[in-house]
Amino acid sequence: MGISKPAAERLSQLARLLEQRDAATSITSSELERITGWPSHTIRKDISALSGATEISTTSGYDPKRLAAAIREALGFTNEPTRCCVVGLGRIGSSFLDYEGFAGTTFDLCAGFDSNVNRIEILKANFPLYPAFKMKDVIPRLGITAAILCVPSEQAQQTADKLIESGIVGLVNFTPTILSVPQAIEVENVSIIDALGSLTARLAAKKTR
Amino acid sequence: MGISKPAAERLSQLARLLEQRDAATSITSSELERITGWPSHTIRKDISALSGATEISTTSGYDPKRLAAAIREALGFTNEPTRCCVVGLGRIGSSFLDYEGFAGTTFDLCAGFDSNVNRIEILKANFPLYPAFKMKDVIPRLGITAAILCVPSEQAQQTADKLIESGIVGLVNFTPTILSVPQAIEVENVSIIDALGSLTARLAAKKTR
DNA sequence: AGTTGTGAAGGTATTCACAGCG
DNA sequence: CGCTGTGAATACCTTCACAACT
Repeated sequence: MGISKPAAERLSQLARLLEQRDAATSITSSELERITGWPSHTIRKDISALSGATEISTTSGYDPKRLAAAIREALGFTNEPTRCCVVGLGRIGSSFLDYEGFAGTTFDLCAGFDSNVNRIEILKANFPLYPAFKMKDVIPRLGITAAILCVPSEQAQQTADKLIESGIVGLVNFTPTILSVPQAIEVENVSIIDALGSLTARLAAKKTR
Repeated sequence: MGISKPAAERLSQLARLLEQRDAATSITSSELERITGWPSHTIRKDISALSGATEISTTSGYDPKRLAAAIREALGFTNEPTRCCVVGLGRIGSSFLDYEGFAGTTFDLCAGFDSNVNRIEILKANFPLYPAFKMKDVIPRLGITAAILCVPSEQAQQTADKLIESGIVGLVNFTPTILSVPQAIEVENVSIIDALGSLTARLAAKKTR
């Protein structure tokens, strides 16, 4: 039995939360409810779906470390790391160059691209930066399968097309452009406007309740 | 009857997409299916839930402009604009200072905060930037209700607490920290790791299908 | 023809309620 | 007892199939 999409999202956040905690003291589902706002039975149900894990719960709650590990495994985070690149090194794109959040994940940010050669020379990173025209070379050679798209809105679609030609199968889209891609490709849109939108929608819904 | 959360997310993206199109030529639900990947009947069902709008469809599809307007209205985007601030003006935070994407939305980014006074003086924006200790003053005075949180991870929770004390009811959280907030407050997490996570989860699910 | 719009059916996710365990 | 774990019930969302309209 698989894990449902909403459950996977909750579990992923849960794992992050657990790793931020003191590993020694166990935590109950009701405490997690207080912290996350999700009902405790939903949390327990989500966790019960990971049923391969041993020793994650005691009589007084869950062991944060073991639970986090079990979640990571169930979500496939222990497999071969996914190699990623960031495309477009403007303000948003370049902010990933020194982002520490990738540590301990199975995502390996290992290349950056920008059409402006100047930028590439100025910026520093722990991995190589390339001019945009080298995408078709570099992406297959490094086995990169996912891209973080941070180019200006006008170039979003054409850049996505090139990335897909180069072998990218997953796109995290930071531009406001809605991308049109083949069936086999997956896109995850990250938009501040959408985030604010669903935020205010939920706040509005809360009022009428 | 209200609009479901998943439907609201689709509609919000749909509105963005429609506004990027030629306003003169109408578009059918099947074309939208090709572009977005969502089944045409889901799109039609979503649209039918907005049933207050007039003249949004003809015999050969929808009028992009009218449909976008109807969606915006149904999602509550025509009401009083929501005033927002950005907190933490590092790489990510400062990238919002000149972000054009707010134009035409009901979100009004009207203040920035940072604990580093130097940064405030160096950075330029179309709205005022304040030192962090002025939050309690400025936020109520400008009627700001939502905040975009871009501070370093270690300061996320304490900054969120201060924002809530100052009257913020909605938080878009760009830090990897899971925030603990009162019932009345809404948080929307925006995390590159979560985005990559659900992306790869979907790609993995696709393979086994 | 080709399109939207929608009641009804089907499938998923959440909630409940309680069994089972330490 | 308080906690987790889970079958059963409920609520929700999506899909289907077809009516209605141009």
